Amino acid sequence: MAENTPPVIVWFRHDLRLGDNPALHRASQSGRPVLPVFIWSPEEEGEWPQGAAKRWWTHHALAKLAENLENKGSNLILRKGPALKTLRALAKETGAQAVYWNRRWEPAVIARDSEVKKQLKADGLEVESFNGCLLKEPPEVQNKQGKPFQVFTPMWKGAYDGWHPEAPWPSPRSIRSPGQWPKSEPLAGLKLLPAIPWDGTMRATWKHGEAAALDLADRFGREAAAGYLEGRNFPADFGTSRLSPYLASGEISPRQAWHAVLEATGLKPGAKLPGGVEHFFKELGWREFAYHLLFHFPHTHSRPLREDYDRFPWKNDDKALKAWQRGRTGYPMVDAGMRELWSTGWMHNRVRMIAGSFLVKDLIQNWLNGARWFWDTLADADLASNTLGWQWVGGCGADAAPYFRVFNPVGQGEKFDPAGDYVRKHVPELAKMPAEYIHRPWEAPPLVLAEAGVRLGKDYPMPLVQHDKARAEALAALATIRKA
DNA sequence: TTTTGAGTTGTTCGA
DNA sequence: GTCGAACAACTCAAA
Repeated sequence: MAENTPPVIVWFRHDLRLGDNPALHRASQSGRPVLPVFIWSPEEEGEWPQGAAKRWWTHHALAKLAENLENKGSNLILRKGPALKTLRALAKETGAQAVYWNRRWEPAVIARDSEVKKQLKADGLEVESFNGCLLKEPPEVQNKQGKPFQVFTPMWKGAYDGWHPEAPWPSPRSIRSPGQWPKSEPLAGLKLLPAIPWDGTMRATWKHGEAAALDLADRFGREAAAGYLEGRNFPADFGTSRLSPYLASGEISPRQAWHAVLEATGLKPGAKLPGGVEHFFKELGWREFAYHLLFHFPHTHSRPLREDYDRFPWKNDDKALKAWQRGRTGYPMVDAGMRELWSTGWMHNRVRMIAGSFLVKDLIQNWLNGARWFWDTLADADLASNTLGWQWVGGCGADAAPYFRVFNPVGQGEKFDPAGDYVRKHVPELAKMPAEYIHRPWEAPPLVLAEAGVRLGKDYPMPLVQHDKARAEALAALATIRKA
C-alpha cells in the first residue's frame, strides 16, 4: 500500500518502550505514519558515554523494542553518528516533516538536544519534545522561594506527597508505516555487545523489554511491596523491585512502575497506602531528586557539590582500588557486592552503600573512582542517580550523610545478611564458612577455617585495612577540610 | 531578616 | 541482648 503522507520521526533515546511513551503516542495519534529511530552517538554524551554493562543492556533493549515495533506492523531504524546530522539525513530521505522525542535531562544531552531542536526548526521541521522519563521534570519543581530543593524530604512533601501520577498511556494499537523504510544499520553493527563473552551471568539474570519490566513490577507489588520497609534491606531476598535497569533504559516509565506496583498490591483506589508501598514511591522520588539536583547543579557529575571537598586529602592507591573493583578487599560483604556487580551488572542498594562507604571511608579513595567504576559495570547506569549516590556516600553532596555515618562492613553484614546467604552466593570460596564467622573470617579459629576449606591470604584475602583504624583515619581526614 | 525545626539508609557506649 | 543518647556543625526550608 503506497503511503504518501510524510512521516513523523520518533527519536527513541532513554524511552525504549511502546507503552506510556508520550512522543510515540502523540505521533501515532496524529494519524501520520511513524518512523521510529534510534541513533547511537556516544560521543554526544559528554564525559559519560554508556559503559560496557549499559551498552550490553541497550543492545537487548533495542532488540526487544524492534520486535515489539514489528508486532505492531512497524520497524526500528538504527543509525550511528551525530544526532543532528542523522535526523537531517532521515528527514531528507523520507520526506519527514516532524521529529518527536522524549526529553532527557543530563547536562550534555540538554545542550545537544536544544541545538538539534533549534537547527531542525530552522530547517522548517515541526519539533516536539515530551516528558517521558520523570514523574515531574526539574523546571516543575521548586521550593517556596522559587529555588531548587537541596533536601529530599521537603521536596517530597512539597511536590509529591499526596500527589498521584496520571494513568500511563497505553501502547498504540497499531503504528502506520511510511511509504518506504530508509536503510537501517543492523543491531550488531552498533557493536554494543562485549568482544569477549563476559555476559553469561548477566544473560541468566535478566529478561529484557517492557513486558518483562511490567511483569517484574507486578511481582514486586504482589510479593514484596507491602514488606518493602524491612525487606529492602536484605540483599539475599527479593525485597527490592530490581526495576532500575528498566527505568534507566526506559523500558518502563516511572509512572508505569508506580501504577503497576499499586495495582499489584490489590489496594482500592484512595485506600491508605501501606508504609512499604509509600516508601517505594518515595524511592521513585529519590530518582526525581537526583535529576533535580543534576539539572540545577550540572557540574556535580564530576565535582563535589560542597566545594570544601575539593580539598579532601584522598589517597591515590591503585592497588586498593583494584582490590575493591575485583571484590578482593577481605571484607566479605563488600566483596560479595562488588562481585554481584561484576557478574550481574547490578548491586543491591543496601550493598551499594556498604561497598561505596568502604571505598570512600575505609580506603579513602575519591568517590569519583567509585562513580566511574559503577558507570562502567552497572546495567542500570544513570548519570543522575549515580551522581547522587556517590556524592551522598562521599559526604560531599546535597543532603549528605553526617560525617560520623561510616558503615561498618562487618556489622552491616551481620545485620542484613545474618545467615550469610548473600556472601555465599557471590563469594563461593567462603561458601562453607559458618554464619558466625562468614562476615569476619579472619577471626575464625584455624579449625573452623580448615573445615570450611579456607586458607586466608590464599583462597580469600586478608582484610585490606583494619576497619576501626580506617574509620578513625577517615574522620581525621574529614576534620582537616573542616578546619580550613 | 531572623528564627526554628529538621535532615534516607549508622555506630558505639553505657546503663 | 536491648535501649537511648551522643556523636558537630551546618544548611536548608518555611514561617
